[in-house]
Amino acid sequence: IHPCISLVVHVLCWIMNIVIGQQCLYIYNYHPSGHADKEVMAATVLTSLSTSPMVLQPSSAPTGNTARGWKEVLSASYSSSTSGNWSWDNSDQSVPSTPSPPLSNENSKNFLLSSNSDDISEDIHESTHFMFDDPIPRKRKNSMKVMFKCLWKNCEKVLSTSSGIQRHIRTVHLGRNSDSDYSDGEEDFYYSEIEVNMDSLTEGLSSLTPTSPTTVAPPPVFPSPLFDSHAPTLLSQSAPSTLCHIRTDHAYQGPVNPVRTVTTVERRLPGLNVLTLPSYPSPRKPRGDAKKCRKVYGMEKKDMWCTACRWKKACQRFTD
DNA sequence: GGTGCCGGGGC
DNA sequence: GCCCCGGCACC
Repeated sequence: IHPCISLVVHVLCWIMNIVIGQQCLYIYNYHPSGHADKEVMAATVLTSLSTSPMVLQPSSAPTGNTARGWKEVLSASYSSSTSGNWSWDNSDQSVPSTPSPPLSNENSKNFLLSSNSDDISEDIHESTHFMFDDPIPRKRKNSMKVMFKCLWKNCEKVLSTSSGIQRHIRTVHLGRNSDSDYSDGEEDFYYSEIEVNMDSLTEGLSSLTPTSPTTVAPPPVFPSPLFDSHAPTLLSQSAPSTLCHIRTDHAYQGPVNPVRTVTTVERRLPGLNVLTLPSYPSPRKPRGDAKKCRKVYGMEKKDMWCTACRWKKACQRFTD
């Protein structure tokens, strides 16, 4: 997905969450050949928060005038804000016709990183860009990372890539061949997409002094004992601003014209305890009030600056 | 927009 | 190690 399109969709969903307190569901159809950015078709529907927070099924599909109204609004938005790659798909692809995801509320509440981290480290290198990532991520710009959590019942598997979680589901839950990505078109992948705040998590590890809650999720490479034994202590009882991506992936691949439907649900879940850690101030220390060489001597007397200032390092002459 | 300085790279 | 600089956060 083009970053601009992704941004538009996120903003629209965010607005809907604010305005009507309902979750936003947006669906992508893309070719399994990896050309999702070019072949994306999108539809957006709303589902009610009163339904099971993690279950996506026909019964939770939008009903009534409200949903229809939003659908119309969003349709207009898409047609006006995109270059035509987006359109409404009125087929039943917006609502999975396959069985409900095999998860439970209990499962969703007790979110812990799988103790098996083999696949995590294995998938790190291929984890980078799924659908929403910038082609060229900027350094230090955003420490959020997307993780994927298996939603099958009693499975807490968390992997760093969608392909990894799909492979996990295919092999572990569907009992299929682990060596290939072959799909017979009747696979249901239920897994959640979770944003991980690497900064907060890292800081949370060094200091567990709680301040205000923020949203994080498991990192890809941290040792699992933290999440197995300590995670409950880090969980917030209420996570009012918890942001959780839930991705339900259905593969309907026909022999001639394979179409793959990915359903993504972005929602704010008031009661979902998704490994919530306190937020901490930026590790970057605040700027001191002391004048540094640059201000004291000015650019014209740069030769009088301390070495560090000349090298754009922390001033050694006028320390805070 | 100016400043401080981290992170990274060239030599 | 020295030096430079892109880029970011802070002011």
